[in-house]
Amino acid sequence: MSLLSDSGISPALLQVISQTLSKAPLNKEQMENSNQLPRSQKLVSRIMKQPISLLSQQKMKQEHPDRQGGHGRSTLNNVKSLLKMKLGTHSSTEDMEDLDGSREDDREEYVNIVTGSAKDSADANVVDMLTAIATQHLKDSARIVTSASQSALQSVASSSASTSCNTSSPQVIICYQDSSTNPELGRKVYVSQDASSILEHGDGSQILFHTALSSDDEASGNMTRVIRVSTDEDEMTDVQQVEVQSSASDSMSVSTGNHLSLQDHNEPCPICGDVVSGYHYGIFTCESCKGFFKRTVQNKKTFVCHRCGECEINIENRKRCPACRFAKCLVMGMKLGAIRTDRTRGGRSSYDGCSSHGRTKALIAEKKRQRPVRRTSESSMSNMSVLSPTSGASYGSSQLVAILNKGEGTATQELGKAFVPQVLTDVMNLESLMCEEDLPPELMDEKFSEDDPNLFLTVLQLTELKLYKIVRWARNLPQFASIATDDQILLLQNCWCDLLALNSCWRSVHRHDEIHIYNSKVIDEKKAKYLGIVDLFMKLIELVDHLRRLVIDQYEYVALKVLILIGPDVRGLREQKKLEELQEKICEALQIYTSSHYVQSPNKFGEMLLRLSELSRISLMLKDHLKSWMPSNSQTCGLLFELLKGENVKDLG
DNA sequence: CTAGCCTTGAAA
DNA sequence: TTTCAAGGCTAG
Repeated sequence: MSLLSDSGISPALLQVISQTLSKAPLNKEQMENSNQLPRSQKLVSRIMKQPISLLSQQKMKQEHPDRQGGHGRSTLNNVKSLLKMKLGTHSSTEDMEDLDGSREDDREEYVNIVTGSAKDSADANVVDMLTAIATQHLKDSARIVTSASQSALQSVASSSASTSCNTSSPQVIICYQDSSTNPELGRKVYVSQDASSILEHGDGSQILFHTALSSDDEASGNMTRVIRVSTDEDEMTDVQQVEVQSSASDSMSVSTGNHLSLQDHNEPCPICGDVVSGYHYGIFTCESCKGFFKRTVQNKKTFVCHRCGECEINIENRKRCPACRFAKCLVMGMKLGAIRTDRTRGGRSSYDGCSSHGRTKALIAEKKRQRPVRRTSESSMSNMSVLSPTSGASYGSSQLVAILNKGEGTATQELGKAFVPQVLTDVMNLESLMCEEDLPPELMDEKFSEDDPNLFLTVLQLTELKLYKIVRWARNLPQFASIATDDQILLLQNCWCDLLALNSCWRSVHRHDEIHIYNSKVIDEKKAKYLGIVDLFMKLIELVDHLRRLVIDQYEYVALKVLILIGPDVRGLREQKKLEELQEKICEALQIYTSSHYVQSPNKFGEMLLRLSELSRISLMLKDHLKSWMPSNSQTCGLLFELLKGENVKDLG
């Protein structure tokens, strides 16, 4: 954390963040070109390569062909505000204007995503999720209103009416593929926007999730979620009326059972009704829909329906509206993840649910479940064209959430289920090395006393003790142990203070205005004053607040620790490349984990990493304070002394 | 851009 | 060796 970019975040970490988020590695030529740019611009241009910005750029061009640049204008000097926007942290109007002065003119292009008041945790989860998704993926064009009152909703509704008078208010379709089952596939996000009146139909946005949660989840291979947002507050709160339906796989299990051969599969293509040619991208489809899906995904196409997304798709008119055809492909269960990013040919698909093996597994799982389809009111199904022709099921239009393809349980139970990558499990297993139950007897007496003249010394001793544990923890980390000893020393010298600070903050999350030092020993503002570290104390409290708000859990915490430890920015490292790869790996695991909590959503990942920049500043302050205390007792605090002096730490065990 | 046919190659 | 689900090619 010693080498910080203008934004306060280490350049390598910034790169990893943007790479992990966009998952569009630069090719050789791009690399060479980008090496000629100054570092900060390189980062900006790379961050700007994210699919969403490209999409909004394209949209801008379409709608304002005379306007140059738009979001692509990357002569930004404020990397941080850009990153904030990209990562979905709170974007203020100033941030927006930093990026694009013409923002004001574009206001009428905003998409209104109106989420309702959250009366209980189930509502809150869905509202959080919608907000997070929308913030993450539609921030360029979305205005998110989380409203608790009918009047606020009304005002949004009326403003949307005034801003979109001749075109109807927008419908949003987000197709979102998570990379958790197959990290190599990376992450793809497809967004298309379409006009459909919130006010006229009572339904606003339709957010379509296509995702795989976890590899050990039987049904994970085939999850499509349709989330509908209504402006009607009464309907908004009706979250418990979750409609759970299956799509293609469900209807298939009924009609074909376990006989999976093509001959036995006489059903027409679920998308257009043509003759099925085989199992493509997760479901049985015809050759044309297979090709259409492939082209659409590979070429990253976005379509707009000019008929409010209500087009019926059949063999005759399937060419007419690609937007609705693609939406139907997804709703019927075609998997974005089955499209190979590397375009390799041949072989069986490794994507779970696409191989015949996976199919059988999925069908057996589906059969086992034998769950009834819960239906809600069928009174209004007019504006949902993507119905399953085989299941005969319908989506009630007045519900907040309709979830497809999943088994028992409420939406939020499923949404809260996280997938823990193995890397994180391994790191978590080392946490026992950080236990604080082993205080030496002389330090055992419960709390710091108010006016202990030895407070400095005690804090120093405890800090040193904790440092030994941090070093031991690091040495036992497989990722850390695999690098050269010289590098290990350099890394530890670079980040020991950050790790100390993060540890204290993390352990203070459940405290109020107290900073954890060791075991039951904490520092409050009064003691901080006594120690002369009020500024540091306040900064720590601030960071604790952020951690608390983000609801950082233990897996996220350990991942952050490892990211801090193996930062490749330190000067003089031998195996910098290797460290970059390691950091990327952890970043990816962390993102998979955070985004597998739908509720927390991907923007949590971004903000967590942003907080590391705060941490690095706190760490510098902490280092200074420790330094000023050291001379009083440098004998006792050997390891601390060595680290502060920057000498090679011999004892790494 | 569509859709039918062809080629490929890992898994069964 | 066979199968089959990927990607590729190309006439329309």
